[in-house]
This record gives sequence, structure tokens and C-alpha cells, in this order.
Amino acid sequence: MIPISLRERPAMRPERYNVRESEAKWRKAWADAQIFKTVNDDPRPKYYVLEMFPYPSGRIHMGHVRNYAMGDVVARYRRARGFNVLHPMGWDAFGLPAENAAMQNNTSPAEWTYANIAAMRAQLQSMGLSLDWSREIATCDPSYYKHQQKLFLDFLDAGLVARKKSKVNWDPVDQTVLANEQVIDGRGWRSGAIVEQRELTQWFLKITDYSDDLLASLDRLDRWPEKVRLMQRNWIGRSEGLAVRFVIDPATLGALKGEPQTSELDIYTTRPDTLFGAKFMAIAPDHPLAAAAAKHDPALKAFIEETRKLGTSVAAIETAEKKGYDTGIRVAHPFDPEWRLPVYVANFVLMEYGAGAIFGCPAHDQRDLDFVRAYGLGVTPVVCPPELDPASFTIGAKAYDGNGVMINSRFLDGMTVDQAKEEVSRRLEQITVGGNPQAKREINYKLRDWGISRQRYWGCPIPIIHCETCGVVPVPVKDLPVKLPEDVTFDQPGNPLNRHPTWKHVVCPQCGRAATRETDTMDTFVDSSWYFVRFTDPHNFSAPDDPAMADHWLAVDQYIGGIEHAILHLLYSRFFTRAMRKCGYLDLDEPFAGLFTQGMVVHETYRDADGQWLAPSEIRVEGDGDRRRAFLVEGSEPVEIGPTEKMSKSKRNTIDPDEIIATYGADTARWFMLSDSPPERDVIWTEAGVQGAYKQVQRLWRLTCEIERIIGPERPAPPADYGDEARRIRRIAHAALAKIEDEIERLRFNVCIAAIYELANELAAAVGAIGESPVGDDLRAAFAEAGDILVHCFAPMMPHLAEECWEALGHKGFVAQSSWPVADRSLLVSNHVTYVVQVNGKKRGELTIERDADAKRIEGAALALDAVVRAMNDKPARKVIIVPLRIVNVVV
RNA sequence: GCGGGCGUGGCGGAAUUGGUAGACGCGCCGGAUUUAGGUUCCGGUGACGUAAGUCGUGGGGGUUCGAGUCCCUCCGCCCGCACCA
Repeated sequence: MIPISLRERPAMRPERYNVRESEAKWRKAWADAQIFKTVNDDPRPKYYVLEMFPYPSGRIHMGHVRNYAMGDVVARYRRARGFNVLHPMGWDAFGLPAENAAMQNNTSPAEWTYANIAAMRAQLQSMGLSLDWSREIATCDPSYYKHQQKLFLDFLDAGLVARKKSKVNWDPVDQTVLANEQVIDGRGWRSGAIVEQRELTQWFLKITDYSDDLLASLDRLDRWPEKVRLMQRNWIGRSEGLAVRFVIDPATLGALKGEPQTSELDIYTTRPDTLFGAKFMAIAPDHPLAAAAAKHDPALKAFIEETRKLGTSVAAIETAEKKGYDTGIRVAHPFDPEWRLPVYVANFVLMEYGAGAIFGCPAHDQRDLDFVRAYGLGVTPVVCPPELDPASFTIGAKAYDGNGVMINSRFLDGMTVDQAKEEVSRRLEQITVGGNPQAKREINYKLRDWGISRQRYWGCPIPIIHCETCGVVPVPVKDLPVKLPEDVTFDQPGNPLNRHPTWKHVVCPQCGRAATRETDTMDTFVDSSWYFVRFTDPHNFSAPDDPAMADHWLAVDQYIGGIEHAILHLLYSRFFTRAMRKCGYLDLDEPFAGLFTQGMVVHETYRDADGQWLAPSEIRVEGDGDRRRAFLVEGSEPVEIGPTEKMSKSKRNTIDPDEIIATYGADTARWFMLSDSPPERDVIWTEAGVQGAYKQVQRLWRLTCEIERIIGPERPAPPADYGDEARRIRRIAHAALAKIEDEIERLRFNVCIAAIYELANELAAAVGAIGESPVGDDLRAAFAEAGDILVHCFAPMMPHLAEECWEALGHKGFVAQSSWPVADRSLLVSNHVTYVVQVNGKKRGELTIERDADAKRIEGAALALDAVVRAMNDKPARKVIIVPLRIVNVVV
């Protein structure tokens, strides 16, 4: 698989480009010249390109290679286009794996983390990324989290922090609290343990203060993928509706034996117009009324238990039947005191949303319809679709949730849905029950406040002191950072900060009495919610940022990362930006002007006869297509070729970037990661793909050497006149340049690379055509220009090779520092154009004609073409359509 | 269940956004160079057909002078989700 011959015989091919030597040489040259160091007060327009910073797991993977290769193309391209580019790198360095490693290897999380950072930094540096390493930050460093603690205190002052008792998801293995979104299928996202519900006092950031703003601003993020915006929109989940108080018939409350003392059932609805179609009330299994009723009703208690077991997983919910339990409680219809509605506990009503209770209108909600079909509660349609006859309109298996005319609804009859919603809201607002209006218009959000407390050691300490006398006291700013103690042990579960002998014991800054520190640390999403700000002034000792610098560099012009952060990281960062603005740290609303989410790197999977996963290096493949078979590297034991999946350690289908770079070089790895698939889609790692990329490295090098041979030792001055061939070469080069430019700007790297291949193919053919014959100055000049253009075009993807070629073409200095050539688009316009000639929409021929030929001449020439005459078959042309510069269509 | 996306040669994918379908790469076939293999170079490669040509972008229908692209409908695959009242 690995081309051994390349390693063994370089000396026999002296013209071969020595990847390893050259790459190391240029990386050192860039570093020595510090050409990627960004200064803040550069007068050129700024461009901030950022890739999501990695967690320092210890080794980079191919996903990183792809992500950072993309960002580096953008950075190098923008630099060449005259921008002052900020392209920094850092480490998302807090988090659980460091504690697990500490437990297993008896090291400290800090030691483990910093060793990983050193290893990964070296790996990233071997990729030849144009990063400003002088701005490197690690979120676990006190010089970073000190400022995060300051931000927390500022947010506290600004009223953006809340301390609430709340039911939390407790992960019994990790012994920590998880956010709702960190609970997947009822299990912790890291530990996989079944999550329990516990009541704890937690710190929250009030992201819901910005619900509306975070939602509305999405419309302005026009350089974000629509998919991500939609996901955030759904996550925020705004709905306009009506909160309605239903009066409970006291006679039906007897079973509750006076507890709770309630006379009303509050519900929330977005469809008040359907109130006359109501057939039942449904409350969530964990609704207080349900709990109260269950106290005296073992069957109900059992039912609630059963629904709990259902869990929250999508699969379970999908297959679950709509089930309910009649509590015996009855409420009065708001518009008809005689009309009684039964109150059910239902498995499809969520306590967390709205009021945890609804009224069910089966005709116009599928869930409600399914429910009444099971319990025989009847269906009355109240909205009749337009153009259907109300008298005969009935509901079958499907609820109708569209617009229409109100029917069977007393005073609403004849209204539209919107009018009916308004009328019901207006009337109920005016009815008073027990001194309050019966209904209130309400806007609800699914978004909830962000709980940031984590019962962990390896995170940013929350700078708070608990005093028995003074209560919750912020740590004075002068005492920041609250540093993590280094002498901690991980020999037992739970938070080491909590059991540390001295760390948490302090005196209260207010009263001087003995007090204790907050031992919770912050969710690591806090760390990554402002690192892009810190990069603008990374070594500021006294403050999180310099507002002038932050405002100069932000927003990030191009942010690149995985789709898995579509909601949490990006939403939290958007919130943080608003919170920091409120506290005066910057003056902008959106942190990321352009967002790109790249696809994964995937690879085939292999298993042996026992079903054990095998690494790609342990197998060999023979044949192709349907005859493709895999065997163990040694021997003939067959291996099963499994589906192509995301590279993962567990399936052993990973490829180590280190090995690829050592064998083929960084340029090959980068090129391949960009060439084969559209960047937003998954790319399949194949050996053939890497080798193809490697071949291209060598081919571009040879081509450059050939071009250099034609140019000769002296570069000719541009001549006054170019001959036909020289003009042709210039046209090819400039056409390619224009296309490549467009494609890089649209981040369509695979198409861009295809255009580079095309240019190289054309130039190679032109070089071949010349052979050993003498070459005029005009042609030499054209080749010199084309060679420069070629090198510039692939320089963002294969920067090392580009430097070597740039030097071979006789240039001093770095191509990485030279300006992008200007595409002369006027060269692309020739005075002849080629029309495609169709007859009845079918291509029959081509017509090359003067650019300025008029319609009559084009029509005449087109109709005279042999193939056109033949296809017309003596029939007269009924119509001739001419699209200027493109196509002629003859209709017969 | 809801929402979103996708479907193009043997494979990955292009297609100026309604105007030459299959760019470019991989693979495959043939040739040259080479002691041989590999490398490198040249040519060919959607299907059917000797050819003129016919067919062809998941299936069916429609709009249009013209559809991979727009509309309707069906099928298949992928992703997201919180039954959101």
C-alpha cells in the first residue's frame, strides 16, 4: 500500500521533489521569518479566519486535518489578497477526559493536558498551517480562566446570572450534573450511565433574556448554513399562544381529599381558535395535579410510573401509543359553564413546556386525534378547509391542521383561524375568574437558562464564596484567579475540590468569618464561548480583552467546524457576545459572520471471522468492484469489508495523520482532504486517493521544472505583442485563475482543485508540444506568467511545494507573502464565440461566429449547418430562438 | 410522527443556477519508455449501434423553444428533533 519504492530510491530520481526535506525546510523558513505573526495595528483590511479549536486529546485525527486544511486555504488566500489575516489556534483544554486519565495513569489532569497540547501542537505544526502561534491560548491556563471568572462576576453584576434550585440530570458514574442536551437517550453523553433526577442548587446564565434577540438575529446571518439556522430556530422554539385558566368542578375534586387546594387548571395553547372542538384536558405525568391525584389512586400511580419508564428517547416516543388515564376530575369550558371536559393524565404532554397541560382538540391535532380514537371521546371539526362543504366535512384518520373557516363554534362561525384566535383571546382576557382574567396572551420558548455548574475538578472555578452570615459572596476581583489546587487525588468518585483539606476553606471577604468556596466548576462550553474574543488580545494581563481590539477584529469573517456544534457552542457563543456587550467588552451582536460546517472523514470498516475490528494497516485488498476482497496482511484469511463510517477508535478504521504526513508529506494530506468531496459532505479516505494526491505533488513539481526550463535563466520582459500560442497560454492561465479565485471564495475546494488539474493538464500539453524547439520571448513570458499563476493557485492547498516551485521559477522571498496575481478577465473575451445549435431542443452542431454578429447572421449561419439541415428534414423553421453568446434553438 | 437534505457513468463528483450532461480525479482498456514490476508519458472510456443515430441525471406526469436544474406525485437513502400544544 505504501509506495516503498519512493522511500528506497529517491537518489535514483534526482528530479523528484523530496517531500520530507523540503517541507521541513520551508516550515523552518516561515517560522524564522515569523511571516504568520499578525500585528493588530496593520493598516490593511482585516480578515479573521478561525477553525473550532481542538480538545487536546493527545493526537490529531483526520477530521482535524480536514478542518484546519480548509481554514488554512482561506487564511493563505486572504493574505495573498491583501488582507491582514488573523488565524490563531488554541486549546479547549478543560474537561472530563483529563480527570479520567488522571485516575487511570496516576498523573495530574494538568500534566496530562499540557503534555497532550505539546504533542498536538507539534502535529499541527507539521501540517504547515499558517497560524500565528504567538497567540496560542489554553482554556485551562489561569491566565485564561482568570478572565473568565471576571466575566462571570460582571455577568453577575449585570443580572445575567441566576442561582436556582432545580431538578438536574445527575450522572451517577461521572458524579456530575448534565445539561438536558448532554443527556442522550436518558444516558450521560460521556459516561453512558442512566441519568437520575436530583434537586440541586445550580448556577445559571440567563440566556433566555436574549431568546427573542437570538432568534431574530438568525435572519441576518446570511453566511450561515440554512440548516444550522433552522436548528437554532427550532431549539429556541418560540410560540405565540394563550394561557387559559379552566375552572375545576369542585364536585369532582373529592378524591383528592383537599390537597392540593386548587380550583383551576392552567393550560397553554397555540390554537385558542379550536376551543369549541375541545374534547378533553391532558396534563403531564409529573404535573402537580397528577401527583396529587395519584396519591389516592394506585392505578394512576402505576400509570405515571409506566410513562416514566418510556423515557425520552425518540425511538421510544415514536412507537409509543398515545395513552391516558382519566383522573375523574372535570373542568368547565370557558365559554359554557355547563360543558364539562374530562382531565386525563397523558403520556404525550410535557411538564417542561408551557403549563404542562393542554386542552385536546382531536379534529385539528394528530396526537389528540389518536388519543380520542383510543378513548372514544368523539371528534368535532371546527375548522373547515376552504372549498369544502362544512355540512359534509368530517375528520378521518388524519387531523386537519390547515387554514379554513370556523364551523361548529357558535360566535366564531364564519371567521378565519386568525380571526378566531384573536376573538377567543380578546373575550377570555375580559372574563374575570377569581379576580383575574381567564386568559393571558403568552409567548413561550423552549429555550431554557443555561446551567453551568459542574461537580468537577478540571474546569474553571466559579469565583464565589459561601458565608453563613453574608450568604453568597463574589470573590473580590483582586483575588482572581481562583486557582485550582494542584494537590488533588482521584482515587474516589466525586469532586476532589470538595474533599480537598484546605482549598475550600477561606474567610468571608465581607465579614471575615470562616466561609467556604464554591466547589463547582463551570461547564466547558463557557470556555469556548469567548475564546474567539480572547484571540484578539491574547496576552492582555489585566482584562479579558481590549474592546478596541475586539471590535477591530470581530466578527470572525469565516468560522469553520463540525455540524455537531450547530446548536450548543454556537448559541452559547452568540449569547456570550451579547452578555459581553452588555458589560462593555465589545460592541457587536453576532460573533461569527460566516460559518461553514464541514463533513466528516469516513473510512471502510473491517472485521475478521470472529467479528473483531481490524485496522486498515492489518488488511490488504485485492480485486475491484464486485470482486473486491480483503485478507489479513499476512496469510490468506478472508476479512469482511463493512460499511464506510466515521473514523473512530472503537471501529479501528482510523488513519493516523502522523503516518500519512511522514510517508507522503503534509501537502499530500491537505490536498487529498480537500480534493475528493464537496467540503460540506463526508469524504471517504482511500489509499488510492492519497496516492493520487501524492502523484499530483510530483507532477506539479515536474511541470514547474519544465516551465522553468522553457523560461530559461532570465525572465523575459513582457513583450509588446504575443503570438497565437502565447496568447492561448495566457488565456488558459487567466481563465483558470479567475475560476479558482471564485471557487476559493465560495469554499468549493474540490471544484477549485479540479480547475488546478485542468490548468496543469493544459500547461503540460503546451510544454510537451514545444519539446526541444527554440522558444521566442513572447512564449517565454507567457510561460513565466502561467507558471506563476499555477503556483499561486495551489499555494493555499500545498504551501510547501509552492515555495519550492516559486523558488525554482526564480523568485526571491516566499510565495506565502506575495500578492495574488490579478486575473485579466479581458483576455477571456475573444472576438469569436461558439454557439450550440439545437433543433427542437436537441444539439445538432456548433457554430463559431464573430462575437458581434447580429441575430440575422447567426440564424442564417445556423440554418446552413449540414447537421441542422439534415435534422430539419426539409421542414420549415417555425421559430428560431437565439440566446446571446450561448445557444441557437431552431423550432420546426 | 415532524422538519431538513440528497438521488447524475464502475466509483468520488462537475454542470456558468433554465441553455452542449458527465468537467476534474480514481478505476479500467490499449500503446510508448523500462531487463521486469512500479513510476512516467500518449490515447480511449455513459449505454446500445458497423455507422448515421437512438437512449440516458431514482420512477411517473407536467410547465417550457429548451429541464439534472422549476412544479406535482411516487420510491429510496441520509441527517436533525424536544409528540412543543
